[in-house]
Amino acid sequence: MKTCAIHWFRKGLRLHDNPALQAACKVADDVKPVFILDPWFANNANVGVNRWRFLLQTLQNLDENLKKINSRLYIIKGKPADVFPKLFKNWGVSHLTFEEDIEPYALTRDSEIKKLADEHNVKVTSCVSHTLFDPQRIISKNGGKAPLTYQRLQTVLSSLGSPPKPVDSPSECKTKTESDHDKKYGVPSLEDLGKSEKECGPLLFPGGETEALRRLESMMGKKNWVCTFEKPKTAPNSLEPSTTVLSPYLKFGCLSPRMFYYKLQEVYNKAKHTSPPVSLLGQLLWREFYYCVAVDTPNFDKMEGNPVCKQIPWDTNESYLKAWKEGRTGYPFIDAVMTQLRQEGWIHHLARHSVACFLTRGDLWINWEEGMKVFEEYLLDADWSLNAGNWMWLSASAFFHQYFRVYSPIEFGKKTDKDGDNIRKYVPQLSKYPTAYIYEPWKAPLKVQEKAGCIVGKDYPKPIVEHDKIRKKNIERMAQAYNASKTEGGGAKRKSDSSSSQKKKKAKVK
DNA sequence: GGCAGTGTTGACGGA
DNA sequence: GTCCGTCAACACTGC
Repeated sequence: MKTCAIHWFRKGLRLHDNPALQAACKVADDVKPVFILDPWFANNANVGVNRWRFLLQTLQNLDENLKKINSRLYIIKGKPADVFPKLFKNWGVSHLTFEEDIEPYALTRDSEIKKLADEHNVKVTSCVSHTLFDPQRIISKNGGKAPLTYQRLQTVLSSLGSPPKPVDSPSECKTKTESDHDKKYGVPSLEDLGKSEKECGPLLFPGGETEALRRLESMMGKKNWVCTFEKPKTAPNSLEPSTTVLSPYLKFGCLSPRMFYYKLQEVYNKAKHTSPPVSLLGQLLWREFYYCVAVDTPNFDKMEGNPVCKQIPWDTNESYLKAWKEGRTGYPFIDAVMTQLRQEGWIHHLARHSVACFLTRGDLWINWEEGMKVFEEYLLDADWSLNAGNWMWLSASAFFHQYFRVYSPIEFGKKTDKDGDNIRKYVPQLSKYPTAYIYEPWKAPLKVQEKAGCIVGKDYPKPIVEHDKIRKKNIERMAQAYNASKTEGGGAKRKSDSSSSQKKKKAKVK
């Protein structure tokens, strides 16, 4: 009897290390690789045009790679809950496979689909392949709760041994296609989704598994660079990226984290190398860290009702938020980073630190959730767990608590870009400014401003806040918020850690 | 159980 | 130019 299996692509947009796809290929003699595209999503999701382009390129590449193993990708328009019952019936489906996804909306969606599959006598197989380990396994090994520090995660991981080895790409994936496949199931263009190529920035990081593997090989080829890599020492504002830029590929699953892990081990095995948390492996473990906390924490992407998140009385200030988002704060370093983000969809990790600190506890005192939403829209690598987790880190709302360490929007960038070349590129109004004033154009004498062809207050904004003053004020506000969370018992605080810390702080309050 | 030490990536002012 | 103390946190580990 012939069997038909659907492999449902969501993330995990690759053939290599895709255990769920492999399972489908093994069990069925007609495998339908499906990606469901909800047209509603194109207009309503918080996804910028650069990330749409990345996704469509990735799907195009996936289809091409599937062709090489006698298969095709089926793009189906609709909502999963509407689409699947029809597919189950029309194709006579007996098996459904997919990669597990821990994001809350995905968990809800998947449990609904599992129920539908059950009703249609379709057997469901799901596999963990988006992270090195199954986050639930780490959590149970840690006594049923997620590790809340990196160190703790490392301790738990050391008891788990190496992550599973990546599985091979299927050598064949038999799919019975129809002659009008392209018309019915082809990958849409940006224009089909109501977007335009013209809105996109320069194509610096094309989507797709093929490009992901090429990029991985090229990075791993720089053996000395890999072995000496220390994240804090890489430059946030170099004109060429100082890190791997593999994050967009990991986000969509064009690249398997386990593939990355084992390629890294091959390089490490032959030489002395740096270690987590600063090494390249360390970066992969940070990803694992945030996935674990995210899956174990209710309301992880919100301040309220989030047990790991400090409750801080942020201000609402639409005009500050808009100025930050659009790169009009009057601080050239901040504005350059935000412009690069909007135009290109990728900025260095430390650049993210700088602008996140500026928006929240450093200068503008705006809730980290607002910044998270802006990153979610523009970043090619926008990843729910990592995005929320890093915003809490930077705003000293969770994981990191030394709120008196405030990034300077003037001094920080100078360390790695003395001449302000990055500013000259992304804030071209300032390109003719003398180096002495490039980070603080408002300090330039009027004559210098005129000569550079850019008057501050007219052609480029004055600083929206005075950093030196606001920084001190905000540190005080943070101290107050921290104090309040102690005396109130932290509101949504975890039960387990309230007893010991409670006593100490009572003594300290007065 | 209590206490001391420690942790991915700051800035500033004075010696 | 470099080094060092200040600003004054929390969660977890190890003794």
